[in-house]
Parts: sequence; C-alpha cells; structure tokens
Amino acid sequence: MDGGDVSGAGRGDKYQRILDAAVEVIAEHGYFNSPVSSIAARAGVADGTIYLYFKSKDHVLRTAIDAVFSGFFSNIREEISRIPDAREQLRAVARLHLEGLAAHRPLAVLLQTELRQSAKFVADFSHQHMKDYLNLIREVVRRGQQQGVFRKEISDRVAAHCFFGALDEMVSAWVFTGRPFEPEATASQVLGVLFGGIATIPKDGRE
Amino acid sequence: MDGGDVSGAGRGDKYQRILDAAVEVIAEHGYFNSPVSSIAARAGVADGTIYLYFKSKDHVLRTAIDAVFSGFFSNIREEISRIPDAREQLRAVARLHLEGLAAHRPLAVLLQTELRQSAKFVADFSHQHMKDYLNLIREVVRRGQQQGVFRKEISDRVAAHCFFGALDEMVSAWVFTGRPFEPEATASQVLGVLFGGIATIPKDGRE
Amino acid sequence: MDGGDVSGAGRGDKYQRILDAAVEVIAEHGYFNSPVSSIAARAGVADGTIYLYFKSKDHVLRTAIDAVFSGFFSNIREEISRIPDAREQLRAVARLHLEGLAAHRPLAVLLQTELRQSAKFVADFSHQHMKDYLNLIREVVRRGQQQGVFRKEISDRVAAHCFFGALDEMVSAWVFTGRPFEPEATASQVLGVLFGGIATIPKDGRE
Amino acid sequence: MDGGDVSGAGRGDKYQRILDAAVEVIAEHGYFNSPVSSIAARAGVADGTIYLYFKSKDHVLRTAIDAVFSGFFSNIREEISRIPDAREQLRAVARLHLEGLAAHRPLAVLLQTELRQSAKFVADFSHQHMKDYLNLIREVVRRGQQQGVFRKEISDRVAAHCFFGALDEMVSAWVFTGRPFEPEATASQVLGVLFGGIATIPKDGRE
DNA sequence: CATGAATGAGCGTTCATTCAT
DNA sequence: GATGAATGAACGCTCATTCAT
Repeated sequence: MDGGDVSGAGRGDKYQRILDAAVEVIAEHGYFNSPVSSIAARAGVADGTIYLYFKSKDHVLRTAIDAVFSGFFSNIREEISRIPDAREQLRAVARLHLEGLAAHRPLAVLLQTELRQSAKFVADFSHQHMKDYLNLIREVVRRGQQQGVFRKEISDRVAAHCFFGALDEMVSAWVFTGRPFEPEATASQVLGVLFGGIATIPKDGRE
Repeated sequence: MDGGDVSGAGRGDKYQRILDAAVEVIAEHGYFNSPVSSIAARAGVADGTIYLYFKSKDHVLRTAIDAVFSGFFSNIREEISRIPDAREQLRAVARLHLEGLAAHRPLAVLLQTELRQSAKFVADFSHQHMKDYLNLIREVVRRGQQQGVFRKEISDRVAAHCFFGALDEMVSAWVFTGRPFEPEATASQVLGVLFGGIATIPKDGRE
Repeated sequence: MDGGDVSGAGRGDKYQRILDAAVEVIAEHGYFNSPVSSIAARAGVADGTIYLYFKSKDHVLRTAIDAVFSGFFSNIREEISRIPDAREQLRAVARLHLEGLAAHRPLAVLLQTELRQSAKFVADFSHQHMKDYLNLIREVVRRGQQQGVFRKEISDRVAAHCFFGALDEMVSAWVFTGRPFEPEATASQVLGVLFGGIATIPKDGRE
Repeated sequence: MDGGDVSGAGRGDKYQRILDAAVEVIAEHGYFNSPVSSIAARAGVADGTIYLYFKSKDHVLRTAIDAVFSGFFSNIREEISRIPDAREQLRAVARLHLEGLAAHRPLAVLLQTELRQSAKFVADFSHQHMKDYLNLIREVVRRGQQQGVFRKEISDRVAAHCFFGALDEMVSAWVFTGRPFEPEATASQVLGVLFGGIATIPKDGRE
C-alpha cells in the first residue's frame, strides 16, 4: 500500500483497520451476530470496501486469527530458543501466553469464544494452530524429561494438555468475569500448581 | 403464549425429543447453522410445535444445557457426599466429568463449542453454571487443604481452574480430533499430573 | 390465462400466481432487471414465499418456460397426429405457433427476449426445447418430401429453420412494435411465402 | 505507473479497444454477467477510463451495436447499389449478412442474445436498427416485384420478415450449437427455399 | 488524460417466528 | 395440542459509478 500515517481517522491502513474492527466487533457480539456492515462501520469504511481486502467475512476472521497465532508463535519460539532450562522455557510460555492475551482483551475474548465454534470452523482451520501450539509445549516437556527436571513417568501429551488447559482456563475466567488480571502473578501461580502438584504427600504418581 | 413451562416430563415425549434433537443437530452443525426446522425435523415434530414448548430457539439450547448441568451437578454432589477423602473426591469429579461427556459425544461437542459462542451468550447464561462448578471444585480443594492432603500455599481458586482447565482440554482434544477416548485412564493421567506435579525436584513452590 | 382467477386475492394457488407474475414482470423488465421482490409483489406474496415453491429465481423462470413448451408441444403433436397431409400439418404448426403466442403477449415477449439470453442460460436450458421443436418441424418436412408435396432437393434442416425463423420473426415484429396481430392471417401469409417462394420464374433451385 | 503495453498498439485506440472488449466479454458472459471491470481488464484500461469515453456501461454496448449496424448498412447499401437485379440484390444481402456474422463470432453471439434482452431495451434502442434493415429488404422486394421477378401477390412486409427471420435463424442455430458454418453455402440454401418455396405443386398462393 | 480505491444501493436468499386451520 | 404455510427483516456480497491523485 502507500505510506500510511497514523493520522487518527487513518488513510491507507484500511486493511489493518478492518482486521482490528473485526476482532473487536466479533469479540463483542460473536461471529454470527456481527454483520459485515457493523465491522465496516467500526473500521470506518464502506461495506463493500471490506471485499476489496478480503474474499469473505469468513476470510477476515481467519486472517485476523492467523496473524495472531503467527506473531504469537514466532515470538514464543524466539524467546524459548534463548533459554536452556526446560522449566524456565515453560515458565516463559506461560508468561507470554498470559501477557499476550492480557494485552489485548478483544483478541482474548475472540480466541476463547469464536475459535471454538462449530466443528467445521474449528476443525478446518484453527485446530491446526492448536496442534502446533500443543506440539511446541510437548517438545518442551520432553526436553525437560531428558534434562531430568520433569518426571519421566507422565505423558508429555497429557502434561501439555494440562498445561495449556490450565492457562486457557485462567484466560477464560478473566474474559468471562472481567475481573482484573495480572498475567505475571497468574503465570506464577499456575506454574506453582503444575510444577509442584496439588498434593502434599507424594502419594499420587509420585513415589 | 406458552403460559409457563411444561412441568416435568410433560405429556408426550415431544419436549424431551426436541431437546435431544437440538443437542444433536447443534453439535453437528453449530447453533447458527442449525435452522429450527432442522431441529424440528430431527425431533419428528412440526416447526411450530417447538414454540409450544420453548419461547425461542435460544431457549431450547439454554434449556438443554441447563438440564445437562443440573443432572451433572446433582450426580457429582451425591457421589462426592459419600466420599470422605478430598483426594478421592477430586478423583471422582475427574472421572464423572470425563465419563459423562465420553458417554454422549454430541453433548460434549456442544459444550466445547456452542457454549463458548459469544462473550455475551456465555456471560449471560452459561457462566453461572461454570461458576457453580468451579466453586464445587474449590470447596473440595479447600477441604483437602484442611485435611492436610493438599498444599496450603496454593490458591484454591487457581488450583480449581487448573483442574477444570486440564479436564476441559482433554475433552476438547477428544472432541476436535475424534481419536478414541478412555475416560478412566485419562482421568488417572490428569490426576497424576495435577496431584504430583510435573517437576521432579520440588523446586517450584515446594520446599 | 390472466383473465381467470379474479376471485379476490386468491388463496391456495400461490404456485401458479408466482409463475404468472414472473412471466409478466420479466417480460416487462427483463430477467436481470426483475428483483424477486417485484415478482413477489406482483404475485401478492411475501418475498420468502417464492422460495417455498421454487429453489431460486432462476428456477421460477425455467419452470414457467418448461410449462409453456410442454403444453405447446403436446398440443401441437396431438393436432398434427390427426392430419395426414404434410402441408396441412405445417399449416397447423404455423397457426398454433402464432395463435399460442398471440393469446398471451407477456409470454411471447418473454420467449422472444429472455430465452435468448447469455450463452449459459440458453445453451443449458432452452436450447433443448428449441431443438425438439425444430426436429418436429423437420419431421413434417421430410414427411412432405416422402409424400411428394415438398421439394426433395431442399434440406429439411434448412427448410425447418426458415420456417421457424419466419414465424419467429413475425412474432418478434409484433412483440417489439405492438401493432395489432392477426395470427390466422399472418400464418396464411407466411405459408404463402414459404410454400410458393418469393420468385415468379422458377429460376432459383427450381427447374 | 504500470509501464505496460505502450509500444506499438498506439495511444488513442482506447476507445475502440473498449468497444471490442465489450463485445467479446458480453458475448461470452452476457450483459448482466459482465462487470465493467471485466471489460476494462480485457481492454487493458482502468475501470474509470471507460467513463472517460462512455457515460455508462449501457452506453458502451449501445455504441458497439450502433457501430456494427452502421458499418453493416453502409456496406450493404453500397454493394446493392451496384446490382441491378433484385434477386441478385437479395442474394447479396443474404451473403453479406451471413458472412459478416460468420467472420466475427462474438459479434454474432451478441446480436443473437444480448440485443434481445428485455423488451424495453430492444424497444428503446435496437428496434430502430431492425426497422431500418427490414425496410431495406422490403425495398428490394418491392423492386423485384416491379421488375417482375418477385410475385406481386405476396406482402413485401411479410416477405422481408420471412427473409430476415430465415437468415437470423441460421445464425442462431450456428451460434447456439457451435457447429461449423459456411456462410456462402448457407446463403445459397436459404435462398433456394425462399425463392422457390418448399412446395412442389404450386398449390399455395401460386397458380 | 488515466487510474483504481472507494463507495453504497441493491440484489438473491435464509430462517426465526407467527397463526389460521 | 399440533401443524406447516406464510411472513419479512436481515444478511453476505456485487458492481456501476465517482473522484482524489
């Protein structure tokens, strides 16, 4: 495009404005309750303009989510690559996950809601992102097991799901309640639970 | 119009058939891709009949979900009340949670997807169920802490979220991948992680 | 046709009313300039009602035209079957063709215009009807040649096209000018030209 | 900007390129399925450029057709003026008509289809051309009647319509079937039918 | 002259809901 | 109660046309 300025109403940054508007509007009302006209209005463009940049309403949402995941992944991978210890890697993932979403609530809302829509939408599209993310976590878990810092008797798959599920739930709780959210502290607490476990006496799965 | 709700199982089984049909159809195609006429057809009733029992399409879904949660809760509460040990109580919750959903895939699909539609829907409606469920888990955690079997230094809120999030994620993984699911074994694995933690050396949050 | 159902706004004949309305509206404004809403309004039904009876706007037009052709064909075939002489058969075709269209101007307009739309529409659909009609005429021509009443040295294909083309043009002239039309007299004149030819001296193709 | 095809093709031929592109594109997809942007793309100009030369999409098509008819007429008039015999004049018209369209299939398609779009379009616009053409033919017929080579008892109007209708149908048959077309031979066959008639015994309108 | 991004009215179609039977 | 034909508002999307560059 042309050199876009940030001059308020914006000039040449329609593409990004549409993406942002879509995330906001859909986060507020849901995908199927968000007419294209609402997204256009929020973005400050005409309805038809959206179709100059995207093939369909669907495509707008997919693009927005793809962009988020891409940025998210490359960010995490980069940070992780600089950390040798698997425990610290997992800690970094937790922090980045929570910080990333805490920084942009509409996005978090969207990820906790629309991403889990009807089978078709999720299966065809966002499921791949989920798999990628989970695989990344599994790798870290396996690395920790090789390093001897994570217990070998637990499944890396299950551990990764528990880890992701716990983080995801913390975000959901925030998103659906709206209470203040402190990503750093939350990450710390979640890791406290997941690393050390809930039980006092190492009775379960721990001899 | 409807003059209140149809008390109990009602006369004909149409009421229940509509609920079942709604769960199935919506699980397959999603809420917004499930015309009322499809639900009616699946239930074997006329379109208009649905409005004799429910005041809107929305109401059908809400009622179905309410029924599920109610049954789920009373079931869990009853089972738990017979168990003295908090660890065993949590174990029972995990088992019932996974078994309950494993036994009825369409329901599981619906809970993992449609329940999280738009923030508004969740906030207005299903969030209350979630809160009830989480409170139930928190109570168990606190009981365990009093009993000395769960570590006192972790937040019961965080522990409950981690526990629920982990279970939820296992269901999601099943729902979105379709791979065979063994609730008993899965419950056991999840508890292995959550009770004992991932880490070997009690470094984190554990002295 | 139209002079029939004057009985109030009509009740259960919506199917036919939609077809009639479609023919009228499309004849007046053309297929692409006739919104479904206009057809619905003319038929005295709601927009959505049209989709209870037809799959699409396209389908309405196809159905109308199919009905016309079907009625037209069976009518012509029946009349022809009772006539032994090929010349009289051709005469009957001409008369029925012109009378049939003269009796329902909107239909004639539609056949002279929309039926010849863009390649896809014509090729896929109405072309088959045309072929059937032309084949019927060719058969009559061949029969006349066998009977010795039509010249053997002319191609039945070309003769049939000339015959149809001449009739078609007479209809077009009427449709586009709006001048009064006498099907009987016109048929007679056209046959006068086609049977006897234009030329006085049998110079051309006639020895 | 684009630095495209500035070479050779010349500067100011845009007007003609747009007309040609319109004929091609509309012949392929029909008027209403041919966005202005497609015509512009085919012509190698920007969408807006079309509006520098024409005041609407409609105007492009009208202009193209006007040009065709004008060229066609002046050509026919000139050729005819050099021929004394009315039979040969008619023969020339048939040949030029068929050759002219055979030489440029997109144009033929357009004339057989889009020209007959809606009654309104035809009535408002192309009908005048048709009338001119038919009058030209009628003149030739009358001339032949005066020369004694055409039968006086047939209406020049009807004869002209039959003649034009027959030619038109031959073109339609070619356009809609796509079979190979030999204008010279076809003209000859059509004239064989129209000059000499179909019937053997001069029974009809011929004593 | 030429561009092509932007506009927004208008389209075909769907579907939650109503109501006469 | 039960039906299902009928409604009409609302949607996603297209494209003729304009206008700042």
